Amino acid sequence: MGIYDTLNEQQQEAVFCTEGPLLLLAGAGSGKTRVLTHRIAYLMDQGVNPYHIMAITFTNKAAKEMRERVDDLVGYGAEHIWVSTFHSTCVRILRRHIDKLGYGNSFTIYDADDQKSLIKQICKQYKIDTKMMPERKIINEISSAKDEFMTPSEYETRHQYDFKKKKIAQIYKEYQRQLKANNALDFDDLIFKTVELFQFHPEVLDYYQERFRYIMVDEYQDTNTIQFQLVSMLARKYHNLCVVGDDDQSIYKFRGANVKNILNFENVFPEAVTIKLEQNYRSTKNILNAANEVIKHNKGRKAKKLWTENEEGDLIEFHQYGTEYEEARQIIDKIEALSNEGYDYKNMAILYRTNAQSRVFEESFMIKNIPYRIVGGTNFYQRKEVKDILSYLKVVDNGLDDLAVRRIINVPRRGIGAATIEKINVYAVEHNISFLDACFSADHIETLGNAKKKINGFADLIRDFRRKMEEGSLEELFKYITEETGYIADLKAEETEEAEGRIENINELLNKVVTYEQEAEEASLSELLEEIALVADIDNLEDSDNRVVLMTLHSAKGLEFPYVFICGMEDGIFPSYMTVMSENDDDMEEERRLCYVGITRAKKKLYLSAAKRRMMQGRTQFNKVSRFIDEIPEQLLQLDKGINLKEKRPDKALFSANRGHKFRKPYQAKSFTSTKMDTLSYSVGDMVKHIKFGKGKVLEIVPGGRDYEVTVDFEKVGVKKMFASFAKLKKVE
DNA sequence: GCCTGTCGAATTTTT
DNA sequence: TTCGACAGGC
Repeated sequence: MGIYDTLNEQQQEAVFCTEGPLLLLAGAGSGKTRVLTHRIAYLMDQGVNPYHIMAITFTNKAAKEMRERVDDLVGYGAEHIWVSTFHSTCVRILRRHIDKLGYGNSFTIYDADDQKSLIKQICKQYKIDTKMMPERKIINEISSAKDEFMTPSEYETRHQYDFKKKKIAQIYKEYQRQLKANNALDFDDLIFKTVELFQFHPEVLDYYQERFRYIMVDEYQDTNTIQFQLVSMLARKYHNLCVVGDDDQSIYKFRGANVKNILNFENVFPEAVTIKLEQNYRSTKNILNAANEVIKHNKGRKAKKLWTENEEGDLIEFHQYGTEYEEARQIIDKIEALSNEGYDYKNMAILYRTNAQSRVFEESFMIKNIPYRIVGGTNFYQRKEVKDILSYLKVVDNGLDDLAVRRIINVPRRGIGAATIEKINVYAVEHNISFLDACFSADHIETLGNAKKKINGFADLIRDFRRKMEEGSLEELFKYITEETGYIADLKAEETEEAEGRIENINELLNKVVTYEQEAEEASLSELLEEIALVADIDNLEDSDNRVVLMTLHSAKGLEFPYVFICGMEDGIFPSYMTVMSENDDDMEEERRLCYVGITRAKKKLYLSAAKRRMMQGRTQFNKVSRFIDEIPEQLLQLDKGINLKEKRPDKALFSANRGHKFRKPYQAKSFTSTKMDTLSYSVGDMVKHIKFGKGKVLEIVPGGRDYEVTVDFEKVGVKKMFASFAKLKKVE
């Protein structure tokens, strides 16, 4: 039996349709990744050199998975296929050719924070009141302009009669100027500049057209205008472009994703073949029906209806709890029960609308000692200490990056203040040199006075680091930086838990550097920084990790779990307050698609829940049950006794009854560092400290898999069993 | 130049 | 509730 026999008719059709443009409308759980991987295998069967195949995915995780699955299928040659995200693809191309656009090839990538500081700086410079025009708005506006492939001058021309937008045009122009001066690109630029490169340098485009003769784009509904521009340019020569998407799962409109790309596809490629995949292999009938019923309320969508041969399955549970704490507790109790029935934690996921909702769960997981993992939220790479150290690396790598230099010039404290920095800046601008070069020639800056010595000290430090980079490994450089700057020493001196956590984070960063260096074929500082800039939190989600996963509905796209809990099903939470208030019906449709995505993540059983009363922004709110619950037919739902969906007004009596309930403060999360403990710092008989349970004596340590199960007799709470990597026990004397 | 305290804003989603 | 920005005092 061949590998293609396991596919259904439509899937086969899609796999065998290799020549010419193909639009694959693939519903949730319809096996589109299978189709894509089999299609690649088939192409190779047909004698296509894997070198000519390109697949673009949404996340690095998806890219990695696709490569592995193709590898399993064909057994050889998969490493030659170009599988990556839009952003990584563009970086790879730009690293080779961006000098043609007047940038240096070792450009830096600016993340959202960098963007914000730069914009802020410019606003100050142009005396723009950020109360009238918040930085966020400006950044979004610029970002949308770039999504539409609009240069600053084009933007200006288009909005010349709009006062506010004319201002933004100015900022946009200056922003681009400074980015270039810093030899930096923001996320949008990565795509923008690549398209520009192709536009102005047809010979480069031609090279890549020849290279990528077969192109596949996953999650096509989430591509924006310029991304579509990019792939259509590449495919213009051979027309072998296969895009896979589902308009019902388009949830990134706010980021410029353009569902019209799906409709447009047939306009740009009139000979395009369209194939629909409507059989769902993932969920039970009940889950799928609920999803279909909800999404049916959207008007602007391509007609389709998913069906499945899977069993009916359990009804969908819906519970309305008193408070968000109760909600969390009940969900976790359920998880514990499932675990006791023998289901792995990794089979369960909790999904929510906003990251802030994860807090309450963290605490409950801590108390119950159940391993969990939160995806997203404050990213590891956004932490202050991590950004500081990374900035040192960035400065060593790209001295033109003024932002990075300014960030670290006085971190740790060197007595260099705002006044001095401004003087250096003036000198740099006057002489048209970078900020760092101005530091190097501090002796020539007359206005500096006593600060000269300090600046020279800093300049020497950077020179020293550069020397170190020339002669040693990245690991050595890293350690050298943290030592010579005194960064870690300063933290140690603080002697607080917080500082200790920061040191842990720095060590975690060091781990990543070491891992990178071991795995890279040819390790370089630029490549390391680039990898760091382009990872999403979701990329780090290991399937082997047996933990309950918590994440936003957005992050969950493309994933599946046997047991899914969607919490906060309340109007004002999900759909979000912004959407409920919005005049634009499209916003609610996008929110509904998000709901559809959430529901269709579940394979076996779906739990929905809401709270009658919830703390938000320090205030208690009473929310109605989400309108999306109403949209699910009651016969698909299993409701609590006494609940009446028709009468959804908050129950005041319950509020007073529960008042005075004391809840503990949420545990401050340091959860990102997934400590893979090779050795434990304590052994049987030692006294250890747990963040919540206090002191206790270690009774037993049982190695299991990649972790240890530790039994501790706590003074206050008695005997508890816990996972070592999770509990973060500290030895006490 | 650095530290501290107060005030205001924030919570929609992210490669 | 929590975080960050900013002002004012040392």
